[in-house]
Parts: sequence; C-alpha cells; structure tokens
Amino acid sequence: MSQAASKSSAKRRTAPKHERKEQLIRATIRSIAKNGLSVTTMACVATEAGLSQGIINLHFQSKDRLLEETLRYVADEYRQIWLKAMKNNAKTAAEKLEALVAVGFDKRVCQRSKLAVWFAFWGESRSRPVYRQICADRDEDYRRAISGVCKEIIEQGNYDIDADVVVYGLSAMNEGLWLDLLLDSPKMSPELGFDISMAWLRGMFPQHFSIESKRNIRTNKVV
Amino acid sequence: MSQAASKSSAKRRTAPKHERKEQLIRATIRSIAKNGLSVTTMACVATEAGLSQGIINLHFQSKDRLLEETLRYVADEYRQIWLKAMKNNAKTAAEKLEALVAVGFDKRVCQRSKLAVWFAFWGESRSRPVYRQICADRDEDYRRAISGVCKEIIEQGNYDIDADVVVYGLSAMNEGLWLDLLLDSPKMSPELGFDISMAWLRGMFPQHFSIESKRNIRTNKVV
Amino acid sequence: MSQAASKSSAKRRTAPKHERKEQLIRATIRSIAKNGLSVTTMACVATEAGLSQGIINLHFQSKDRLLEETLRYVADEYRQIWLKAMKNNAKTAAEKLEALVAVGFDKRVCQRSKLAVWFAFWGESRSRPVYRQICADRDEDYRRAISGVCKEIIEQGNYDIDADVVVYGLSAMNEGLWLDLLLDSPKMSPELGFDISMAWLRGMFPQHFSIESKRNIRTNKVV
Amino acid sequence: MSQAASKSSAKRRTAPKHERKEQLIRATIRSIAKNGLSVTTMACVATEAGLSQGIINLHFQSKDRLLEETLRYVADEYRQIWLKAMKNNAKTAAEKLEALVAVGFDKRVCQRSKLAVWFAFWGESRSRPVYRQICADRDEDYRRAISGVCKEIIEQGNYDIDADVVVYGLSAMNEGLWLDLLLDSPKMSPELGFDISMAWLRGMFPQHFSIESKRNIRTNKVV
DNA sequence: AATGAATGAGGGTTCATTCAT
DNA sequence: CATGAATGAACCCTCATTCAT
Repeated sequence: MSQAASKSSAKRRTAPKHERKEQLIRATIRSIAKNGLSVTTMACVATEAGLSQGIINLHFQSKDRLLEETLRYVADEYRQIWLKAMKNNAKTAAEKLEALVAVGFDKRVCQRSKLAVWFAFWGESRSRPVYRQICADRDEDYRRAISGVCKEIIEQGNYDIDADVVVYGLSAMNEGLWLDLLLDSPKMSPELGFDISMAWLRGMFPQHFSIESKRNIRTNKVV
Repeated sequence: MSQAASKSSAKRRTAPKHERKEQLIRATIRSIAKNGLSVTTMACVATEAGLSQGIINLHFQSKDRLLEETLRYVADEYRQIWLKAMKNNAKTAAEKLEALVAVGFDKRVCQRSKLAVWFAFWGESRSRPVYRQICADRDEDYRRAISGVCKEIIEQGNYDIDADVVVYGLSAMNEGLWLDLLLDSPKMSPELGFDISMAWLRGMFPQHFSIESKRNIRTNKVV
Repeated sequence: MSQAASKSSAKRRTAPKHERKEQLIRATIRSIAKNGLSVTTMACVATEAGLSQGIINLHFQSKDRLLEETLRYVADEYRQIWLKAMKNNAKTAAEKLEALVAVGFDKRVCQRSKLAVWFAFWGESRSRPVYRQICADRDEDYRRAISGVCKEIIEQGNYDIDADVVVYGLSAMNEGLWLDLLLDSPKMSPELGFDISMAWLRGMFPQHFSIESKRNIRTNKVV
Repeated sequence: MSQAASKSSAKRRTAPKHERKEQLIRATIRSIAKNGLSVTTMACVATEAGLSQGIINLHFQSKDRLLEETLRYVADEYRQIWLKAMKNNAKTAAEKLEALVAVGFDKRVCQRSKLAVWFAFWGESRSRPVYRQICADRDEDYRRAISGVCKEIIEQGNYDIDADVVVYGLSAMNEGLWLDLLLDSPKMSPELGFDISMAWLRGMFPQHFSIESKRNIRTNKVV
C-alpha cells in the first residue's frame, strides 16, 4: 500500500487494525482534553473519531482497555521524544540534560491535551493499578536516563550531591510546572517553565549550567 | 446518656447541620482515596459515613456540590495550616519560608488521602471551571504568601533573581513531589521531598539556606 | 373561644385539629392550582401552609388521605353553595334551575384554582376508585336536584323530553365550559359560559326560558 | 422467515424508528388508561411495550417528550378523523355538523383509553404550557371547522344567534359528556351522548335538525 | 470490518414517611 | 401538638456492552 493511500485511511470504510486503533486513541485524547475523563463516554470518543458506536468494543474489547492503551500511547510518545532528543541534539552530559528538560516543554509534549491526559490518569491512578504501573514504568525509564547523565556530571564536577535529589527534583519540577500550565496559572508558560527547570539545574550544578546556557536554549531545536 | 456519649455526633440520630456536612465530606475524602473519584458514588459516600442514601442531597443538594465543598474543605484546611505555620513557628523570612515548605510535607497535609483528593480534582479541573477556580484561589493565596517572604529574602541577600521563578518553582516542586508520593515512587518519602524542596531554596538563596539548616528541620515542629 | 381569637388560629403554634386540617387543605388547593397535582409534594403543601414537614402525616396519616379529603372539601363546598342557592334565591322551578346554572359560574366555584382541582382529580380518577366515588356521589346529588326541578318544568310545560337528556346535558355543558375556562380558551369567560348554559335551557324549555331571562341574571345575586 | 412475520415489527429486534416510537406511544396510552398518568412510569411503559428500560430515552430523550408526543398523537388522530368525516360523509352543512358530532362519539375516539389520556393531560395542563399549547392548537382547528359550518347554517336559516355560542357550546358539550363516560356515570353511553349533543343542535337550529335526523344517525357510518 | 438499535445494570435524585426532640 | 433531620424505596436517566444486520 502506498503512503498516499495509507494517509486517507481514516476515511475508508475498512482500515488496518492498527490505524483504527490509533485513530480511536487520538479521539480519546481529544475528548479527555475537551470534556475530562469522567465525561468521556464511548459515544463521545466514537463521535469524535467520526465512527460508529460499537467500534471501540470491536477494537479494544472494553472501555478500560481503550483508556489503558491511551495512557500507554501518550507515555510511549513521550518516551520516544526524549530518547530521540538525547541521541540527536546533544553530545555532552550537560547538553543531554538540557535537552531532556526542553522536551518537557516541547510543543508536542506540553500541549494542553497531553497534560490533561496525564493528570486525568494520575487522578485515577490510586484505584487503577494498571495506570500506576504504566506511569511507574515510564518514570523509571525517564529517571534512569536522567540519573545516568547526572551521575556523569556529578563525577565531572565533583559535586557533593545525591543524584536522586537531582533526579527526583527535576522530574517533580517538570510535573509540577505542567500542573500550572494545565490550570492556566497566571504568568506561567512553557518558556517560564523551562527557565525554572534550568534554574534548578543551575542550583545543583553551578559549574555546568551558567547563565549563558539559558540564552541559547530558546533557539535550540529539540528533536 | 453522658455528655461524652452525646458528643459523638456520628452516632446520634440527628446532628447539627455543620457536623453532618463535615462528616460527609470526610467520608468523601476517604472514598476518593480508596476508590478514586470516578468510583465514588453517592451510595459509597453514604455508606462510608454510616448514613442513608438520601442524606447527601439533603445537606448538599447534589453530588456536584458535595464534591465542590470537599475540594474547598481540603483547600481551606491546607490554607489554615500554612497560615498558622507562618505565624507561630517562624520569625525571620528564611524561617518562614522553611516552615511553608515543611507544611507541604506535614502529616496532616501530605497524607495519601489528601494527595489523592488533590490529584482527583486536578484531573477533572479542565472540564469543571468551579474546581479550577477553587484551586486558583488557593494557589494565589499560597503564592502571595511565598512571594512576600521571597522578596524580603531577595532584598536582604541582594540576589539577582526573579521572585516569580522562586515562587512558581517552589510550588511546582511541592506538587510534583506529591505526585511521586501518590504514585509510590521508589525511594520517595515526605522526608526526601522536604530535602529536595530545601535544595531548591538553597540553590536560589545560598546565603540563607546553608547545609546546616537541612539538619535542624527534621526535629522542627511545624505548627 | 371568641371569633377574633379563632381567626388568628393559623398563626398559633397549636390549633384545633379541624382548623389545621382546613388550613392544609386550602394550601393543597393552592398548590394544585399553581403547580399541578403531579408537582404537589408534601413539602410543597407544608411550605404553602407555612408549617413544617411532618405536619401532614400528623393530621392526615398519608398523602393519599390528604388528597382525598381535599377533593371531598371542594365537592362539599360546591354542594353547599348550590343547596343554598336553590333555597334562598329561587321560588319557581325555572328560577331554581337558573340559580343552579349560575352557581356553576359563581366566583367562589368557578375560580381557576377550583377548576384546576377538579380536572386534576378527574385526570387521576380512573386509577383511583376513591376519587371516582367522591365525584360520583357529588354528581348524583347534583343531578337529583336538577332532575327534580326539570321534571317539574317538563310537567308544567308538557314538554316531550327525556329529563335525563336535560340533566346530563346541563351538567356536561357546565363541566365542558369549565375546561375552556381552565385552558384559557379565547373569548371564553364565566359570563359567556353562563349564557351558553342558559341557551341550552332555552333550547330545551323554550316556554320557561325566554330571551328576557338572560338579561336579568347578570344582576342576580346567587347566594 | 416469511414476509408476514417480518412485518410484525414488535417482535423484530430492530425496527424503523417511526414504528418503535408509535409502539411506545400506544403503550403509553394503554398505561395511562390503566394506571393513570401519575402511576405511568418509564418502566411501566417499557414493559407494556414488551421492550427494555432504556428504549424510551433512546427514542424520545426524556419522559416529558414521550408524554408530549403522546398527547400530540392523540390530538392528531382525532383531527384526522374529523377531517375525514367532514369530507367523506357529508354534503350539506347540517350533515357536516352532524358528522362532526358523531366523531366525538366514534369508537376510535371515544374509547375509554383515549378519554383517559385527554383528561390526564388536561389535569396537568395548567403547570405544563406545552400541553396547553397542544390542546389549544387542536381546539382552534376544531372550532374553526365547526364555526365555518355553523355560520353557513345561520345564514341559511336566518337564525338570530351568535355563532360562538353554538361553537363553544358544542365543543363544551362534547367534552363534558366525555367526562361522564370516563367516570362511568349511570345511564351515560356514547349513544346518549350523541343524542344530547344533537339536542343542543336542535335547540340552536330547529329548522335544520328535526326529530327525524336523530333516528338516522345511529346507522350512519362515520368515516 | 462496521453499524447502530437495543439492552439493563447502576447512577443521581426525589419524596412520602418516620421519629427523636 | 409540632418540628425537621433522617430514611430508603422508587423514580428517571446514562452508558458500556451486545448483536442482528
């Protein structure tokens, strides 16, 4: 099948299983962003996707599975982006760390709909072990990546610091700032969020993150 | 019946309106912590409170109103605690700031059930303007309090720093760390959370928050 | 007890059983007129009467009994009025008949709230034998009264007419015209209703109800 | 499966939207006739129709809408019948008027279940503007039709009579007699009802409605 | 593979009734 | 006699799921 043909697949009456599933997941994300998780019904999602009522059970068996896969989709997407960012845009450990931070405020990651999804699932995470597991897995990967780089920097700079403090601090900062963005806090913006996160790194690793680094990042492309 | 017995309002057939409402709000918090917001039904809450089906509508008119007042209850409680902490336990600006940070990891505030409530409502906040407003109000108060103290410190130390960066960073850090606690991140604990938050302050205000301050805080009583 | 004292009884905390019941019945009538029978709840009635929730069960045992007695109250009131009208205002049979017709459009009987009550109960009559019985009893009395007068007139005038046709026709006309009044039919008014009913009598008993009789009635007082 | 079997839509699992709606409306009419409007619940109607709980909201969105459409259905049916009757069975104005009267006591119109519906809705009409409007619309059409014929007769016979008196009188008579039929008044029957209504016309238009006309009507087919 | 009419369990809410005060 | 907080059955309605087409 040609590229062109596969692009219009959403409108064909039958589509490869994989494409239909993605189409539905994206509709789910839009619905959660617009209406919230509690208002997101099967009918909502099906309508948003421009498809019929029964379609979701056909592809996902149950609503629970749809939501689970939606969370996994967002988590995977996030992971792909920072993996790429670490590989492509950075050479030194400090550059890698900065790239990771930048990903947290990247347009593809830090858009309202994605944040809404994260918080929707975190809100339900205590009663749904599956959600918690998916989040935990993503967190673990993420922290391991940061941790490796941090340890490198700590060694380089001979800092007297617990790597975990930096790692947990950095990811907490990221998620806390997402909340401000989600809630439309006055003054908050991805740019300010990035600056604040970098301030954290500067506080931890003063030799590696000078004031100048702050200036460059704005024009730095992430992927 | 003794005075003492008559005081345990939960067991009396009738109770003052205010007590019943609080009893129901507390049951709601427990239910959200246990089951999540989406599984928290009227029947759940009523049973949790040991009362009958109709009681919630009698006192709150609707489920929406119950949830709204529950969020407000948690927000108010939080506010009361940090207000008190700032007044009672601290004299210098730096001490006040430290007290504020400590409140975020105080047992009354940072218990699992309260965190579950916060994240449950944040998760629904985009689709419920009322929730967002309540959160925004609380945030504003909280940030104003931090901001005042920070500006004082900035002036004292002649720091070249935007107060907003410190303020937003501190509250983001707090909420991000709450998420780690909610999700049972490995290694995370209120103590580590406190340390990380203090590291942020140390990074921002090195003259005011020396390494030693970290040691004292553990034995510091908050209220 | 003096007249004056008994008049303010509605406001005393305790009142004779009979007065309280009437107070509640009148509140029921007002509520049915305003809200309809289906929206008339115990709370509605109690509020309308300015009394507390439990009061109705105290005096009437159940809602069903309250409604039953309300219907009976309206039926009895109606009966009293036409009994009085026949006795007081009329000497000849024709005059009596006219007086009876006039009662149907009398201000105390033909007011919106009373009509609303009749139609509310008729609407439920098929499923509530009690209501049907009360209506049947009232109808029987009413028809017997008309019937007696009609037969007298038929004999006087030597009309070749079945009395039942006149009787059923007259009461049907009355109730049908009530419906027009209830529904705010354009042009309909108690005055027109009276004229139409008299036209029926003129059609049946041309010798007894001349055109002139129509003129007099307007100034005729009924009680 | 044979054609015939597939036609009995009530038994097919899926049916055209229009048929299902009518099926439900008819079930509603039966339920109102049996149980009264206030006892007619969604479950009642669904069971009566042999379908499941959710079906009504699927087709009518709400109970209110179902009831509204039920009233409209009965009103429309009535209208269709008298429109047809006026066209088909009558040539002269007097014949048309007689046909109209006959329709009021026609088996399809004057059956207990239909009367119960009318009175049920009239009973609630004051608190439900929608019901009143539907009734008002039907009444207007009906009266316009009668009015036209009456005016013709008045001109023909040179009667000194207000057409409105005849029109309102006739429709009031009709509805008042329906009440007697609904309440099982002793002696009352559709036949007697018809006779009484004709007596009204005879009273108004003596030249057009002689005693003989009364005899013919019984064998007269209406549609 | 896809549809959408139909199902029915379970939700929020109302309200007649009870009962301690 | 009177109150009004409390109860719980029953209501209307939603929505995940099924299944004939």
